[in-house]
Amino acid sequence: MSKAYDYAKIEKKWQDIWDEKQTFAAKDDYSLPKFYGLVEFPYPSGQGLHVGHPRSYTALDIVSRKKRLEGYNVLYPMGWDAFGLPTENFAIKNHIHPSIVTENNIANFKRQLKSLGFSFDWSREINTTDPSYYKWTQWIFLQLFKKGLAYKKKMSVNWCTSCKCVLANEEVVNGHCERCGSEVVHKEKSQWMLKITDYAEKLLEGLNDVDFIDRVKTQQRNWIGRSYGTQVKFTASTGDEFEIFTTRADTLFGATYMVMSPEHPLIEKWADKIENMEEVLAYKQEAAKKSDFERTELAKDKTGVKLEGVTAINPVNKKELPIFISDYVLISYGTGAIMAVPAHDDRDWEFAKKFGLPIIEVVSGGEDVQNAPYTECATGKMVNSGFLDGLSVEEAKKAMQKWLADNNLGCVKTNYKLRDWVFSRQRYWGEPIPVVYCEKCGYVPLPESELPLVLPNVDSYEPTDNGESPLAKMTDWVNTTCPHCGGHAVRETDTMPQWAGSSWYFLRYCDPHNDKEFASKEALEYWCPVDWYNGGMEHTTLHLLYSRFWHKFLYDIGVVPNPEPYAKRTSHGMILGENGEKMSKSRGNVVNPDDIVRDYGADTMRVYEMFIGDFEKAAPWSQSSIKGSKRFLEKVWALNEKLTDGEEYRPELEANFNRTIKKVTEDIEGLKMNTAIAALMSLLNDIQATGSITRGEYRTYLLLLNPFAPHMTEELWEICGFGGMLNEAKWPTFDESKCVDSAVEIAIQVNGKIKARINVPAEIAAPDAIALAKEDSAVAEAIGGKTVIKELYVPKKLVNIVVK
RNA sequence: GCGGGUGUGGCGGAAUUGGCAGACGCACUAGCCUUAGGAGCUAGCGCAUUAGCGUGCAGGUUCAAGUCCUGUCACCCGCACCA
Repeated sequence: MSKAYDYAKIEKKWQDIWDEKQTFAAKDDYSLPKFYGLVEFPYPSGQGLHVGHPRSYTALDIVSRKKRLEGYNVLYPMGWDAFGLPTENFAIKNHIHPSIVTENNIANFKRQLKSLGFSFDWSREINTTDPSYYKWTQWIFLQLFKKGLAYKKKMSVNWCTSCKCVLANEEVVNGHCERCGSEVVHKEKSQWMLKITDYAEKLLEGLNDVDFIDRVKTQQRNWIGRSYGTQVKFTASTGDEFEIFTTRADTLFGATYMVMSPEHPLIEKWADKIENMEEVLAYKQEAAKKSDFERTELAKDKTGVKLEGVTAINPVNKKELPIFISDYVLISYGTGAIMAVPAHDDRDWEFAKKFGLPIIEVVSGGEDVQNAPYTECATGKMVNSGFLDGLSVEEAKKAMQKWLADNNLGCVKTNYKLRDWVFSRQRYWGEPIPVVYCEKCGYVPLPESELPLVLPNVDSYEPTDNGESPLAKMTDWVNTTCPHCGGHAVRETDTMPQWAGSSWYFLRYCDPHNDKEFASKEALEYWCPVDWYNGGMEHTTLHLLYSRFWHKFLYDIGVVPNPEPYAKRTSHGMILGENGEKMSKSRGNVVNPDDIVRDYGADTMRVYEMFIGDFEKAAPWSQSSIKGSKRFLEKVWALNEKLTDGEEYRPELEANFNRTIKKVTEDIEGLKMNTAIAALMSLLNDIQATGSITRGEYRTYLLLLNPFAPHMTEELWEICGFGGMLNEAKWPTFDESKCVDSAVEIAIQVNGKIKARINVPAEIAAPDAIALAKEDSAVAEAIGGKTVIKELYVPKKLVNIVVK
């Protein structure tokens, strides 16, 4: 009597065995070939695991399990990115300490992950809120500080009105907070900044050497936004020199006015020279008041104020140009000032039309520039441009750059859209920034020996309306002595953003219990870089960019062995609700993984999520489709009753097995789990048609299915007595020459239309195949009485006879 | 506006060095079994009465096009006054 497929019992049994035996612990034997697979560690929220998490985790679990069977020493770790606002907010609301909330959430997440049978190495579990972990996050911050890459600056920052906290540029989406969706406004604040802009070029260049999917590379490139241009020196009527940045130095003769950002420092300096200073200041105030959202909304309508009493001189033709201020020129990009060439720039043209400014054509080849700007630069020729006349745009650009350089009026310059990373947050639940402020010595880093600087217990974690961190109220903690002069000093009370701990966590996994270094040199040299990293597209310009930045910095100071942290990056699509919308509580379409595991089992859940569709694309959840995966596994289970002796593949299935091994092996590497499963289903159908399965066939089948459905296959392996545990067996191999059946069905076409199908030997010669094709009655009829012009045989596919 | 991507049955999706479109699964239909169930088994399942027609649409190249070329439409994602 055979056992029924009792998934609940089987899954529990194997999960316990794996735990007890530490089956999936990575070995410290550095002589073995290694594979480091990584998935983004979750934020342990109170809601528990989302069905989206297992999509990523299962995919790399499959890769990891296959790599182990292929003999690799695999590191597939998991941990917790546990600092963050939701935990803090929950703690505030329920009067529980955030560390307790975190602990509870982690326990729940861990239970859920274990219930899905992921082969994580739990002995290397890390937690970003653990002082023994964030000690090293702080240590890295100190290194950045020492190299001048962390600095404090008073500036206009993005302020989330609901989180009561500053945000990095990367965290602002359409003028709203990336996390909570509330409106973002500008606020003048002194903030810690990280100079990621110093790494713009390296972050860009590094992309050429890694295997990231194209859309990730493209998005990062766009975000960094490199542009090659020219910086040109202008002189104002006040005698002050100022610079502008342009990518169109060729159009310098077409400049008819200048625009400065309202925040440009010269505006203040010229306060007594500008005749309409009141109007200018009013405009500046108005611009500052606008939120990011309003600014984008109003982007179409150009506004500005002309400076009365101050003008600029165009260095190429000495023409006097009016100067405007307008918020379409950003203080944070380039030099905060531009020359405006309305004939050849959309924005300048719009502004010129609105303010009735002259439009002078300097590139010919377009329509009348009075009607529309001509921005095309591939074909035009220079006109009205003195020594540039007749040149192409590209030639003119070079000639102008040379002229400017020769006359000491400008230089070539590369600009980036990327801005420095706003690194402080006015919240409690984050890593304390290990710096004190001393009246005498300024900002002084804590000595490394004093790390970790532990987050103190406070009575209230409530964010404050005045924009101060809750830690500021802890006067005992705040008041301290200066490590440099021993005098009075105050601690930094802002904390680090959530992205800090996740910027280097993959390094800690290499050597998670090391209390001397963040990881030993040997461990890093063996395990790095991460061979394959899968994660969400939403992290492309946040976590992925930030962690590459930190890693490149660590490489530059000689503490990590590779310039890039991740050799390969892939990304999964979202799992949507059954209605095709994003899963959310408010839409009521959330699926809880616990329910699926309970009702169908972890193996079914894993197979279903992999079979749901193209891994990279979003896919709607379908409760009824899960049944297909369940039926599939039940059929595989039922085969153990049809077992017959024999270690070989039966001749009629030999090619099929070889093909399937090839397909599954290659599809796993290509993240095409859906077609790998389809191939296994197809093979199963063919096996079922024979009414039995040999031991050798079953053994191979279970190995192929194991990465997808690890519990059930281990159980069947044991039931069948295949020896040892499946996870210790070897991944099956295939013989390319045996992948094709000896006889194949080919299609016969006449003039490209299918007339018949016949079976022929796989290695049949073309003339023989064509002759056989002509014997078919339907084919004979179709070509009867006509002249054959051409006859083709595509091996193993078809014959096409062309007639007239 | 710029950048990236996608359009294939009722649904999720296969198939791209050009070579049998719709693999695999869901749903559906019919039949069997039945302890009556939202279980299992068998068969069918792109459209069309036929010749035929079919991969967003219109052309083109080719013996042969979902796949290549030209044009066009729709939708999704990212960035967004970056000079």
